[in-house]
Amino acid sequence: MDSLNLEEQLAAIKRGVGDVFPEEELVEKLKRSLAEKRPLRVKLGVDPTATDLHLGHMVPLLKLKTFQDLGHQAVLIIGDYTAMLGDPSGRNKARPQLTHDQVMANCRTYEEQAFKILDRSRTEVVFNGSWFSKMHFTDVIALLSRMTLARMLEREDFANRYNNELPIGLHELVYPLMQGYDSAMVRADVEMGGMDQKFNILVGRDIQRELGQEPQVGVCVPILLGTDGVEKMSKSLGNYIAIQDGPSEMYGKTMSIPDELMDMYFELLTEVPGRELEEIRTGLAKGTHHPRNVKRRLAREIVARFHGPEAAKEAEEEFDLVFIKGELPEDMPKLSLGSESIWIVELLRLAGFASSNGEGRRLIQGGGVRIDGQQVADVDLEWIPEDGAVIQVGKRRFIKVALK
RNA sequence: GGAGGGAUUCCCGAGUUGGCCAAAGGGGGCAGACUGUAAAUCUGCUGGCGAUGCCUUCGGAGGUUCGAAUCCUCCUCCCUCCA
Repeated sequence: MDSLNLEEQLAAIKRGVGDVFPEEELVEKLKRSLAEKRPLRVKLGVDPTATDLHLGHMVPLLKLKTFQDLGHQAVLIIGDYTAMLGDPSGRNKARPQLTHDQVMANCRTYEEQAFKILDRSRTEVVFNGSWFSKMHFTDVIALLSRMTLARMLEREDFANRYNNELPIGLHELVYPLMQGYDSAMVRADVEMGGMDQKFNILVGRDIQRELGQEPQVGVCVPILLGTDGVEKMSKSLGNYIAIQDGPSEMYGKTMSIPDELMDMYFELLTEVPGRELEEIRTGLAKGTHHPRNVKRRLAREIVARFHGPEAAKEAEEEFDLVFIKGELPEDMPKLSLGSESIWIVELLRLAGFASSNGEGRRLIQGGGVRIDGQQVADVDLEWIPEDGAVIQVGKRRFIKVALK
């Protein structure tokens, strides 16, 4: 794996990358690394602010994995202290502050999901609390004195907030310094991050320089857009594909992304070689590739990455069955009922398809409810449960009735 | 510390001469048609309740009134300007 030459390494690193700065320094570092047979220390800092990760979180991790596969040393920094502040990058308001306990509680699931991608045995994991918790206020002042307000206000997010008269918490100004300090503490050669991390990574270079270290090189990956194709992928917007989604769910969500997003997803989330991607692009442009089939390939690649090839194949078969052939899925959740009649709206609630009677009513009135393929028109329907009957809501929600 | 502005339903945002307000409009979401579970487009729905009515909602607590998102008092939070 470490036998790759400079050009091959560079190509692998730059695939799907948004920005490398400065690139000449990366080349220098790689050359030296090859000559001295000394792996580069590649840092990625993550703040365990959430418990369930999605594909957007995976993009930098996948790039870190690339470095790892090239024989470099992955350094994963768990930002137990930085998470308490919340990274202001790209934000139009301050993040909620978490307590250290909350952060530590998130850590376990975070790592678990991150190591679906990274090779745990070859990853150095460090908590930044291991140095921040020991700092004195005098140390903090020394750190703060390395930054000026003017520089902070060069940042678009802060500048916007400032100009729009939105609040900027002082603690938020500290964040980039902490992240930069992390780089110095682990003597990073390279720091990975999303495009929104550019400023923070540059601060890291400054701090390293001031502490007499060679500055790190920044490698920024693009921000993954969510399934709506407009906003960045995020849990709060609901446009995400979770790492913990099952194969069918993950496959289906991928199929539902806008076509324009396919290229980005292929590049950032799969290992399909660049040459092949080029062929897919021209095929789509010329109309020789059907977009749907290209997307199926994409969905397969993604599911295979997190659940294995076998699961990907099964997910595809089920998808084809349900949505292309219009048949019922093989595995449906079961709902056990007694044999006495039940009000249809009540049934929808029991099945979890509606959270209130009102919502159930609306689904029926909107024509979205079917029993064994028959549209339900009557809101007051009293239905006598039949064993094996299939209740369907919309195109993708099914449940099978089982009599007690 | 002083002066002023504001808090509305998932979000943004109307509504403040008290009733016609479960509250305009937009966004988002859900469902239907069309399709490739894509996009675009069109249509309907979008507080709760087995429900021609009842209940809860317009930052919080009280009050005025037959009746308050709208008026009064106090409180909380946020923003701006001056220091």
